[in-house]
Amino acid sequence: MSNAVASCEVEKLSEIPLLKRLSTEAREQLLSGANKKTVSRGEMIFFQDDKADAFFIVLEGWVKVFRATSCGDEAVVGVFTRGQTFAEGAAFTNSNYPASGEAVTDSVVLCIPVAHLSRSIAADPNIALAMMSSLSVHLHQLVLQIEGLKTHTGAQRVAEFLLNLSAQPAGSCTLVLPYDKALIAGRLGMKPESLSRAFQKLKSYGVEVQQNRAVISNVQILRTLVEQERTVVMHSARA
Amino acid sequence: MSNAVASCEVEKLSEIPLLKRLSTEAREQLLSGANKKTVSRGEMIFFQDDKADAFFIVLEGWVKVFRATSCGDEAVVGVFTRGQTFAEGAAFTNSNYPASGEAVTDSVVLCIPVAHLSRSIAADPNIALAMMSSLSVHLHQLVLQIEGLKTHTGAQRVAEFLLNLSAQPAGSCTLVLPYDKALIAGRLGMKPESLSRAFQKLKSYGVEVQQNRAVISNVQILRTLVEQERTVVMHSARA
DNA sequence: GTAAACACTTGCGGTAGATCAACGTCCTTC
DNA sequence: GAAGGACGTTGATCTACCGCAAGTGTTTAC
Repeated sequence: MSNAVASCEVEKLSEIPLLKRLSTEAREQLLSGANKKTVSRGEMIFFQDDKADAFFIVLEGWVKVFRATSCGDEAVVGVFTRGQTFAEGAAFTNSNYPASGEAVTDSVVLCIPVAHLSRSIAADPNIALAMMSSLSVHLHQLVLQIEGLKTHTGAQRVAEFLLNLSAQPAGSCTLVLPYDKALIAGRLGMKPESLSRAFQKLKSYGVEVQQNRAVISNVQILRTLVEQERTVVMHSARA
Repeated sequence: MSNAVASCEVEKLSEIPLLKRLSTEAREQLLSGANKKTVSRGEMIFFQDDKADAFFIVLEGWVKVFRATSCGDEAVVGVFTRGQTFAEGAAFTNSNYPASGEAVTDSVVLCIPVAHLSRSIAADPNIALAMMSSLSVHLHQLVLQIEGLKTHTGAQRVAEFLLNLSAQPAGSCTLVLPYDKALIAGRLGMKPESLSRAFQKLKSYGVEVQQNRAVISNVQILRTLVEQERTVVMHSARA
């Protein structure tokens, strides 16, 4: 299901990071060629190895981007929600998508064709600067993800994930896991069983998980776990 | 040690991917604000958390980009050589470098200040397109790296690394390891000891390593290893 | 020439995490 | 209400990989 963006909506979209720094004219220019797509949970948005002819902005819901290997194994590269862009990288390679995109909840995404993007940049080069900023953010996130995979244990990565969700400097907090545990596991580079066991370990750091609710009794205690080096963790996290 | 780029050199630099698609004028504009830096093996080029005020192009030698954790552990994010750009991502975030850069051999790098880049883009928006393309390539490489870490064993990642070096569809070949084994290990997310053992396993796939020379007796055999799924490898690679 | 430093390998023991299977708890569906 | 499925947990077992330590061969320093 596809639709043009109603002009009355353009203003609301100015909250989106990619569009925030643009002038009203540039924003309207870019959005004039965009399609709104409504996708159901489980529906594919684009396929790995297909010609990359568009990039996307999530308006509603959650989307995962992943690479599938020849034999069914998959590596989650990113999970995106409201206001975030994805697949912008592919839009400039003039080649194929390096990964696939799938809605993990019923979602609404804005689809911006590459051809239109090129026209928009020609019309207003500031759009290029906004895109670069957005690309840089993703680059940075991937760098962090690689660091995490290489130097943190599973439990540490889960702790990091929870801390990012809480976005709170200290004290206790309750938060809702944004998507199901199998996807969280994938996002963090582990199996669901390992995630479950990681949650067990986090109990001794004051984390209680029930269904999709997590309660952190003290954010700072949890942060000490993340900041410990790997070897220390191996010896202390026996609880 | 820093120097302006001699105008006679500008033309030679047109081989570099980032600059290849630019007009002569744009290339000269961009390079007019660049400094050539000569750095010795082990010398730092930029530091994690420092203000990101420049990005770089390698003219000669090898450079590694890595993140250091609080306790000396490090994660190699990329290793770059002649013609490749690095730290361009940081140039658009208007913040700090997310990683550090260090010369792993005596090297020459071109340093392009962010302020100058902004001016150049204003003068010729095509420069922005070239930068985006370059960012996208790095994004793609990081995606591949994450996939590798999540779904491949150490031996598979080593095989992949060798195959990339050979860039040959079939048959046998001899190649020279471009930098020392400790760095290769870091680049592939493993310890030097594990790399050494991975090379042992690859012997049964026709790979012989002596010092910094590797001989692959049949590229296709090695490729079958990379393409096997993880579980299959676990049972077959007992040799 | 000797020693010290370095790069790499090998053996051993240990841990994190994967796999496979069983089981419990919610759902939906008829 | 029974049957089935999606989701998650738990247990047992096994493998990949790490950390340490000892050993080799090569390069560098004096």
